[in-house]
Amino acid sequence: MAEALTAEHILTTTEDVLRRYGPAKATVVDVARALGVSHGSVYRHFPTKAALREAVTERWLEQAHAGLKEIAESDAPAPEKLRSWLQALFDAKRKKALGDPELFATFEVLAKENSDVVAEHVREMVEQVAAIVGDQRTAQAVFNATERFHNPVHAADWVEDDVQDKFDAVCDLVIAGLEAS
Amino acid sequence: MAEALTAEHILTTTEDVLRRYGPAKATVVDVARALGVSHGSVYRHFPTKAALREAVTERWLEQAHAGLKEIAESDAPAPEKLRSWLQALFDAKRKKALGDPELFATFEVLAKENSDVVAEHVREMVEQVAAIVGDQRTAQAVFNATERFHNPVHAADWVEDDVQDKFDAVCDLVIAGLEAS
DNA sequence: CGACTGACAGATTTCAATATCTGTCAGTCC
DNA sequence: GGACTGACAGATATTGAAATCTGTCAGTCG
Repeated sequence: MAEALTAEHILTTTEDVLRRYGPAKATVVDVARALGVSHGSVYRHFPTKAALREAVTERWLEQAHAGLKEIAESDAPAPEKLRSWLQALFDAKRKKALGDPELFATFEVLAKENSDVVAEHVREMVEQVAAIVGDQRTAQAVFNATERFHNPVHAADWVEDDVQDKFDAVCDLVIAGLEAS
Repeated sequence: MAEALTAEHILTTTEDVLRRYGPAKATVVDVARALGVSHGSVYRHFPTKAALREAVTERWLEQAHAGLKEIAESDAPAPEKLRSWLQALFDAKRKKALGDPELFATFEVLAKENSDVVAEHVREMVEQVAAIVGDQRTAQAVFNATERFHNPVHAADWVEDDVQDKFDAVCDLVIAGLEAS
């Protein structure tokens, strides 16, 4: 570790440690050890363990949903655009949940710990839907109606072999509802 | 306890014990003690502790959703009927969750333990929706779209003072979608 | 001076012993 | 005979002492 110790560097290492030890056992001392510094140094960059984990949560959410904004801002017709935005969100979540279940479980714990960070992120997601459907209340309704396909608490259901069809059915219903109004 | 020991009697007492001690600490010995019999007697009626708790779960689900069937079988027009069925389901759940949060938490634990019982119950609920909307796939979609307002994992959100409005928004969207098809 | 260390107090977690519980069954009692 | 008991083996939970962790800060080092 000849490099200067940066917040960025600590975050990356914390992710590694979380991946390796899991959310229950990963300690600040572990992170410091992995960085080759004393744990006091970590506390110069993050005031508490909770703040460190919160920062990790923010980063994860950010990169997990990269690419959605582009879809929301593309100029396809609203119904198709909404469908592909929702599908992209579902695909991203599902891929994470099924690809590395242990890491996903770790993320779930962090997400529960930092529900305010998650809430803010959800707010941004709904904002993107509002940009597609044009109306805040409807956007919230669309987001809520598809909760089963993006909220991690339902991840266990995403292995069913007919999830995609269930997703399509809800999408069909929601989009039909939008076009009716 | 001059009365004969019946399965029914054991179930009622088990509910009491669960209410008093919570799901983690309630034991078969506690139930037997409350009944004034030895725990061996309880095992004459239920093969395992798990079976006993499963039976309690079934009873709870049953009585929690009493009255829904009547709405599903009434002869109001489909859209209103669907709305009042969904509203009745939401009201029942919300009342339980807010009225006695501790008991509801106990129920949540039992529900997780006995997910197959819950799954069967959900199947019946979807059946009732299908009787209203006429089609299985759509019924499933309606049920999934309103998940946020009946699945206990979302109970924490039911205290928000705008839940009812969020519920109405989803209902509006879903019902508009139904009428469009 | 400012990045970093390491020893420290109090809080939290781990671990192993002890106690309790689950499920069985031979035996009691009406 | 059939409902019930209570002692038992193995599994699970509780407890309290010891180990580790969190967060602080006076002090080192370049």
